[in-house]
Amino acid sequence: MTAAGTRARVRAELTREIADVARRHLASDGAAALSLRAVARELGMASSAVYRYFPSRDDLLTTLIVDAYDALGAAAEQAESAVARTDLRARWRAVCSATRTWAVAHPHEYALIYGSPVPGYAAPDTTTGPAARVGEALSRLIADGVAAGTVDPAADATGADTALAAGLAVRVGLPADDPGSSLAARTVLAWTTLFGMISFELFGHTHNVVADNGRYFDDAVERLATMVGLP
Amino acid sequence: MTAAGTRARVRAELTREIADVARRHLASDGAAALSLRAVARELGMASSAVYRYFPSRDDLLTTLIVDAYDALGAAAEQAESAVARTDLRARWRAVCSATRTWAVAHPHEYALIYGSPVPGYAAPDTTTGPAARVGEALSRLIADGVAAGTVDPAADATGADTALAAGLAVRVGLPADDPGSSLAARTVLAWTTLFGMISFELFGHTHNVVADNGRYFDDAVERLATMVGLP
DNA sequence: CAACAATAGCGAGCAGTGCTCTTGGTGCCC
DNA sequence: GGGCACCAAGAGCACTGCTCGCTATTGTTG
Repeated sequence: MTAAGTRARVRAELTREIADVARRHLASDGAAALSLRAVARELGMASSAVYRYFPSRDDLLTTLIVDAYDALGAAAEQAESAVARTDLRARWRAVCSATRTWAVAHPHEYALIYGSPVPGYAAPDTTTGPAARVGEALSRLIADGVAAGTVDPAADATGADTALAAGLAVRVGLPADDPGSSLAARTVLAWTTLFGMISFELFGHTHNVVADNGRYFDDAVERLATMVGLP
Repeated sequence: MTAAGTRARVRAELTREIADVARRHLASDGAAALSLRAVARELGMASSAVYRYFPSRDDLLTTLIVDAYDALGAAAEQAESAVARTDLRARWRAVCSATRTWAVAHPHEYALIYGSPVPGYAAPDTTTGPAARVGEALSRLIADGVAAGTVDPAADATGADTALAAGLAVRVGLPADDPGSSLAARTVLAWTTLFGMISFELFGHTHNVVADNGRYFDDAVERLATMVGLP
């Protein structure tokens, strides 16, 4: 007997293969056009056989969603790790730019995770972790700034942090003791704006509004960095 | 003969009726679940008969898209007109809040216009006008501030406006003569953030992040107002 | 090593979709 | 009133997700 069971191994292999083909279809045609039968056809198997591996089309999509979140998170983290850890603004830029670059390169995967959610679809817990990676990268870098004393956690004290989820600040390493703080809220807002810009660009809302999306984006990223208090 | 032809009148009537039923289906089940056949069934007609009024499902959706943009725009404009014209910040708040309120009340319609676009779908020109209404309301109010001398068009001169579409500033009434200006770019950014926040809220991305979406939103709206230079 | 049972794959089939085409009727305009 | 444009209907095509019963393989265990 091969360790962990031979059967389980080939099963995992085929599961991965199905997901790979599905991801290719998603990338070229979009989530709405992703057909289980088409995937099965390409793999040379009956459509009913696929259901041994994914109970439903939604389950297949969930896998692709998790993969997309992970790919995006990895791209952002890798870009960030390539710049000096002490240069906060450079890290900020790296994360933001890498996010946009990944999104532009994978528009359908991006739309899958940041576009309209599927009607009857509730994101399972497996997606929440990967989904948080970019936001956490952003928070971490600001937390580093606070620790180093270059980011003032008491600036712009509107008390907006109290509107955030309990324990969020602690979870991402931001100071949570000052009830007047707005640092976490400003971070969340910057994170929101980051994806808002990318969504608007990819979904066509900047048509006839922004001519040079890259330059507009870079300018905004600097502005956001300033808003969260980066030196 | 009744003016404009009796036939044309009942045709227009039935066209509107189909759209109404479709809008109800959209509102309750989402765009993905909108079925031409189901609409036809509810109207007691054969599915093929609907094609006399809408050449395809996409055309029906386009109508709903235009209607949604118009409904949102009307809601924003009406809210704005209810406050004093000279109180720019109040007008800003009114437009932003009304936009969010409408979106929360019509999540599926909102998702239709600000979610992931349909794969093979290109927005026809008829949508661009209605789509611009909220953005134009925002710009108009800032332009009023510039005209009144309460908004400084030369603040934060990063020159970001040059990345925008040619003629945009003129189109929305913002000053366009200063090449160093970033006023239009900041306005576009605020507009982007507004919809980014609403999308994140409606699409579930603020789960475990923001506890009180309304308060968080209101705080952000003030911050955006300040960013665009409103007194 | 052989019998067993778990499992993979298949094909037919159901209910639904968008869309087309033909066929027959009905209301409108000259 | 006659002719004609328009309109509704129904059948049908190609596709979808998903289920079910069957067969055959194949890893595992007595």
